[in-house]
Amino acid sequence: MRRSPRRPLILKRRKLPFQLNDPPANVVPSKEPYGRPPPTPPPNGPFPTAIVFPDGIQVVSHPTRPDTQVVVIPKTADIQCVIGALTAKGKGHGPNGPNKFILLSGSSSGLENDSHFVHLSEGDGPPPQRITGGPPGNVKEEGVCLDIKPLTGLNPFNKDLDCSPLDDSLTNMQWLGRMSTDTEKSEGSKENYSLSQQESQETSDSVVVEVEVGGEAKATLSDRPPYSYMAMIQFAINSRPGRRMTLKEIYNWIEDHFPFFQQQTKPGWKNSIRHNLSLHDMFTRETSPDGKVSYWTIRPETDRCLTLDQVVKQPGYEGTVTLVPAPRSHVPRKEQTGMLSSSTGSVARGCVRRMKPLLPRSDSYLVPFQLPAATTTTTTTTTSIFLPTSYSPQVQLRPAPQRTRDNKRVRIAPKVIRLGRLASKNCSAFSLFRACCPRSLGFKVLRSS
Amino acid sequence: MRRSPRRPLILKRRKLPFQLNDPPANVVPSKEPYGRPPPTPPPNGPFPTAIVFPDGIQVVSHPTRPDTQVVVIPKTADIQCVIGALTAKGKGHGPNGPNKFILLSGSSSGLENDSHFVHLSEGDGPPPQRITGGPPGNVKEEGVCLDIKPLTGLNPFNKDLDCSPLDDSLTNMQWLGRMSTDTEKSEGSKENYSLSQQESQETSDSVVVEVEVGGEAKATLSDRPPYSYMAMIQFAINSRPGRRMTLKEIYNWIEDHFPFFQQQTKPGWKNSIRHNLSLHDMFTRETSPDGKVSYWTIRPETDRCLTLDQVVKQPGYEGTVTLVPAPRSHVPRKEQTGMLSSSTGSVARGCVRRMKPLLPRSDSYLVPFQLPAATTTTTTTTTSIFLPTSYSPQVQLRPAPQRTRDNKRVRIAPKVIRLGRLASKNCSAFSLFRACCPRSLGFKVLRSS
DNA sequence: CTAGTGTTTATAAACATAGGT
DNA sequence: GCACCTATGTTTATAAACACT
Ligand SMILES: [Mg+2]
Ligand SMILES: [Mg+2]
Repeated sequence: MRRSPRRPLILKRRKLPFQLNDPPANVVPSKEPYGRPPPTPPPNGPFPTAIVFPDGIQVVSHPTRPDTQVVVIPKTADIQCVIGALTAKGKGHGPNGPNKFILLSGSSSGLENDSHFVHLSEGDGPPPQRITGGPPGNVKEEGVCLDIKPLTGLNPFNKDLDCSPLDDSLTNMQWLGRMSTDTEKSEGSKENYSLSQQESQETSDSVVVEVEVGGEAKATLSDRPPYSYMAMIQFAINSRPGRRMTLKEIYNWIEDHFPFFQQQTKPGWKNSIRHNLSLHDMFTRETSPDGKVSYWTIRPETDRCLTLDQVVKQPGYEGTVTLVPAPRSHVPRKEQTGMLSSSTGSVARGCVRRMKPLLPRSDSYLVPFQLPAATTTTTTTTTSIFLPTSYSPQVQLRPAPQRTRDNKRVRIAPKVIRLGRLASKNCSAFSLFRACCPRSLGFKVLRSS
Repeated sequence: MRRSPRRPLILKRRKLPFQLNDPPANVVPSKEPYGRPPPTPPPNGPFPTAIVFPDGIQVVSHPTRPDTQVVVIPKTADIQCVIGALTAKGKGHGPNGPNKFILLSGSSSGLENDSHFVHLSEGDGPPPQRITGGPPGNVKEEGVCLDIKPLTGLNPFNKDLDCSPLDDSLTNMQWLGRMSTDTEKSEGSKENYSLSQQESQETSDSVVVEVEVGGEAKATLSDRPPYSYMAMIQFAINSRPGRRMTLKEIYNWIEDHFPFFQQQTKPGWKNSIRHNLSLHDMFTRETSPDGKVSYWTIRPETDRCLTLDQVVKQPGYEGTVTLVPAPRSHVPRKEQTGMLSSSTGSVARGCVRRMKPLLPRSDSYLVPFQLPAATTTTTTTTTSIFLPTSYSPQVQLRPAPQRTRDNKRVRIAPKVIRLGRLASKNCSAFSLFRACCPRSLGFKVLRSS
């Protein structure tokens, strides 16, 4: 384990109590008459003064979207049960009822103001909104926005999208204390994803429960980053104020921030970069007015404003896949199934290629989202629902604009999953869980054994 | 070279004189005062009574689309010059003028009624229309529908699309005399893409000029078909009346029609089939009402109604890429560039894989399209333009509905190419040429040497 | 537990364009 | 002008990881 000689300044975290809205009178934020009590929060929480959520799930209507509800889940809850219950809930509401849920992990030991969202949109859903002007605080919550229903049409949600993920002048703190958003004047703070075990534990309470944050911090400068090419390209492009980059700049940004690629002798990764740029519709090429330069941009409708410093990175991401290089023999496939290790044959076929880490699935990476931001002037009728972990189906709720206690409008970018992904057969609890907590970020499932 | 023991019946071709519409009085369909006269048509044309087009390019307005013109090009014309001229022409018309062109290759020796189109839509363009009810005749023309302009929006063109490529009861003749459209009752006429040299020459006059039809007929039953997986899946699905197939049915259809895949020991090609089904948006999965069966379908907006029997297949498609298996050494890339052969290393890396043929680019396969079909009752103001091969920019034309001499509405599915493909830098004549005549169909460029 | 099915990413490669030597 | 090379861009093939049924 190494430390970067140029570690960015770690700013002190602010403690901001998290409160979605004033609890309605008819909802008792206390212990449920049924259901298992939440396990005792770990005593090492860094925020001893945080407000502890009751054992249950709070469901509030989305401020702007009638079909969406925001669900706050205590970290002690069984997220798979919750997702299963919400799925049934969405179906039970019929075709016109709320069928989209944004999951926020409530804190069991500490409570913070801001929230992390996993925004899973893959280009066919409404875009995320990051409120501009609001100083980003420390992020301590995760959530998922999940669309249980088939996508019927595209919401013209982000006509004037401005997620402005570049806020260079702000002290935009990363979850783990790194800062990597580029500015034109930035002296190229390199990303080193080496973390000590202590650092890992220090932040482990911020992870959604029911997952085990990857174990040892083995990542070094030369380890392959746990991000897909698509993600890294987004990081690169979104690090620039103009949100555009030439191919060469993308190369350089990735090499600068992930030294793994500097060490590659074969230029295959650049081929892959180009391949990804062409393949994915989210990347489009624009030509300068004089036609001399080509810039790669992200289609605004699909831009989740991913930046590296906003992404939760887990140390020890090479612990989930055993990299024992079992030289791939030429036995038929049948004999190869059932191998314990998901080795990807880094020495296979005599090539020096693909010391493959976790395959990041989809582009489900964590994206920060701040609940309080951007004041507006609409009414503040808030409906809050209390849903026990064991799920009681008698929930009553109607769309209503939601405000935080700061009277700031919540703008949430919901996930819209294509019908093919979540329709009936595909809408399993584990799928949703994995969308929330991808392997690429180190989340492991604790088997019941 | 082998012949299929079960060769489909070759029906006799009908001679139907081809005439786009009644020539307007102000347009003289005769020799131009300028431009090179057409070369003498070959005397072996199968249609001696056919009308010979004058030396020039006829441009008529599209019957339904103001921005589209239909261009008939004699086979003796230089298609690259024509495309270049049309490109400039489309740009010269400004943003509101006609900027889409459907290229029809006129016959220099024979003249037929029907036309083949290359429909190049990749999912973002209007869909093709194949008129139902009209008995398909023999196809002898090829064309391309090209969109020079950026795609601004999707035309709701095929709300009730019915290209019905299944017309089993009709004597749907294939260009080369094969018939492979499946019916429920069809006894599984296998596709053998072995053709004698004579057969090849017999049909070679139907190919767009300026290309050399692949030479010897070497393809055997065990050769890999020159179609991409995406194309073959379309062939399969479109062969069924319901336009849907289970995965297993797709496997079987492909194995039945391309025995190459029967002989594969490794199931990698099935992986690729599934990969293509998932990857391409044009394929979507539908579930039966009881939720038991999954059917793969083609999104109607993207269905070009490709069927195998409508596709022009060239013999000897293995002649364009030298398959000399140069065992790939591990020299750095620099040393490998400049190799003469585009060998793909069929023995490389010790695997028995990828005796790769031509890589079919895009999904630019020939699709038949019949000009006369489906009567309607609109006015018949026809504007016809005569454009010499050398291109005179003083063309005057306005959108006007177009009819054939049968007073049947022409419904043409134009190609809409994304901006990224044809904008400025990418809009080269050769690109358009290749879109018209893909390598996968055996078209070779005759160098000027 | 397995096989078939479905989704997504990685990697290599073929081939075209544009620009430089 | 042409031959050749490099960087860039597009598309397909193939293998694989991993989830669901
Ligand atoms: Mg792209
Ligand atoms: Mg698909």
